[in-house]
Amino acid sequence: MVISYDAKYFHPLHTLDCGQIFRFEPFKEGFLAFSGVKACYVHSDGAKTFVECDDGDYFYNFFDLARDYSKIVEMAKGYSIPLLTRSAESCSGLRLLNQQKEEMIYSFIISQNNNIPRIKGIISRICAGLGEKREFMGVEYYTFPSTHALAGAGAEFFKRAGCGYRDKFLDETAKRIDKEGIGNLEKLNTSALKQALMGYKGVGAKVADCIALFGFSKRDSFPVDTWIEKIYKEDFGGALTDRNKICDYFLGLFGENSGYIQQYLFYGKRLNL
DNA sequence: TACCAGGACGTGC
DNA sequence: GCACGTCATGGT
Repeated sequence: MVISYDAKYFHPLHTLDCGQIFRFEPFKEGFLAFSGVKACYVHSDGAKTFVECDDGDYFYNFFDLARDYSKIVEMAKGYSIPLLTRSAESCSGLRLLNQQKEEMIYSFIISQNNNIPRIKGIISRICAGLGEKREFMGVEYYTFPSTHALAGAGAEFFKRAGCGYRDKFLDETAKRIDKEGIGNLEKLNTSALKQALMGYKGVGAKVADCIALFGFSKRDSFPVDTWIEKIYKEDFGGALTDRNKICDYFLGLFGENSGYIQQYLFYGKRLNL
């Protein structure tokens, strides 16, 4: 099936390239995007953006299409913060994704002290090694591995995939989730969820915020990484150095809209807007 | 060569 | 509780 949507508020590149997802690749006029075991083809003609897939309900939710981003953009511009206004205007088609919880946990453990191209390569190799081979629109791809498969792989597998010192974190966390499941994480409010996530090996404050934001749709999260630190100093004139306090500062400023604002700022800064 | 990348852990105080 | 050194890897 094919979903059609106003391109002004759904820009494939901005949505996929802003750092929230690590599994996508150029394809024809747009991109193939992968989530869990599923795949879709997303492309735009400038007026409309199209999503072609086998599971419309899944990707309607995945791309957050029930939400009116014209309001999000106006909300962001309402703060009259130069970088934020430039970002919201230039990236009005950036949408926050609703992704798979466990995929986000493992992906963002890999992301710590790492760069995005390398993160994508590592995740790609892990999928190729432990995922299930499938085909979509004539292209072969691998699903994201189940926790059970990850738990049985052993730390050596992650080491060979290029994870570096994070190999033991992945191994330990996968084994724990394989044993316990993540049902206990459901129904928690954002701060309780963050604390619970930080109980997994390899998950600190920033990684927990990313998992909550992209995996659990907790938009009142504000991940603080090196780029946000730079933005805090250069664009907000801040003097704090503790990342937890910087996080609290932004949460106080943007509240329930923190996640959207954070992505505009992060991506806008990376694009040097 | 030293520094950076969507940081977190373990130790010592 | 807080500061600090350390942790692989690949790119500049």
